[in-house]
Amino acid sequence: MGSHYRGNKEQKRALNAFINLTRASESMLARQGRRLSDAGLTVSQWGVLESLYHLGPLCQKELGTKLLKSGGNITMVVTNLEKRVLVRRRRQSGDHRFLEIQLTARGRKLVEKLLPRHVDGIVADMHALGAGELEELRRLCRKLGTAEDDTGKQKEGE
Amino acid sequence: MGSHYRGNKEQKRALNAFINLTRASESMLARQGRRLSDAGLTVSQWGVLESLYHLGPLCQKELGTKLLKSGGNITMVVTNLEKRVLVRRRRQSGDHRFLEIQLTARGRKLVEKLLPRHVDGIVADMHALGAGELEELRRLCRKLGTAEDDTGKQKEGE
DNA sequence: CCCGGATATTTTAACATTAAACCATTGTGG
DNA sequence: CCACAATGGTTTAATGTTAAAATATCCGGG
Repeated sequence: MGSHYRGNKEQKRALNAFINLTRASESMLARQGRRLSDAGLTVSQWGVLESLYHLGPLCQKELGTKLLKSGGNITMVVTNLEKRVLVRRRRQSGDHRFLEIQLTARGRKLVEKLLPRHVDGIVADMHALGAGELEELRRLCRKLGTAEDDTGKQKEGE
Repeated sequence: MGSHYRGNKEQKRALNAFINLTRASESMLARQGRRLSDAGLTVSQWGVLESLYHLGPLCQKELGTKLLKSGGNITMVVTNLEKRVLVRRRRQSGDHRFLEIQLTARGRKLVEKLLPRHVDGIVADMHALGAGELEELRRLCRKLGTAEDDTGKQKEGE
């Protein structure tokens, strides 16, 4: 009857690490969202604004790559930002397929206002870990992320 | 003095750790989603099914607490599972406010079919890390997760 | 020049997600 | 008993999210 799947030790280690990784990340993300909602922004919207602020104008394809989101999703988020006049879409003069997304003055102003408190919030959230632990966490997560990353699905059978 | 967020070493450490934590987690989640989609399930649906399988029938409130999701969300996910006859809603005889959500025979069968490959997938994804690294990752993530709210909801395996 | 393939964006359908308003039931204090 | 808060669930409005189909543009032969 309830013969549950019983793993060996290696499996348990992987599962426990996975569960705690997921929970930590979701917990962080939720806190970030709570802070941003005070400014009427979503996490996705902030991601776009911050990318444009740090990297300059980008096309939607580039934003999608940067934020690991689908094209259709970027269309949606940018549209919502455009409604609030925080970004602007401009057809590129050269290749007419691209749209250049750029911050408006208002968008730039908002980023500059929010960025310090955004950073402070993250620092506070990570405060439970010391300097060495932060670097170790980063190292481990990088190893995971770069293992065979990509949204592209290549060979599964290895 | 104003924007000191730019050059501070401690801030950079926290931000980098945060970014890599987020990316690793999202990358894992995406892979999990890709595997589940072969079975026509979403990650959320799988979360509900797995909880019910391991813990027995639960009310929606409990599912929400377990999965860190809002009540309205659970209503939606359970409704979609109910459409496919993988779970069943039953009014509790005692307190008529509660709905008891339970796996159907079909739901149980599906979980038992998918669980081994689900576990194997996660083990494979975490394979870039060795045993000691997995335990270190878990320790660091736990420290983060239990930093503040969260109301200690950890379960541990087995 | 015309065709077909590649690339960027949009649209659509389906599901996820939350907060807030709302409904139903239960339990309590007066 | 009755008003009313507390609790569980649903609904609604808004946003995200993806995959897949549809559009639009560019580019490289023939």
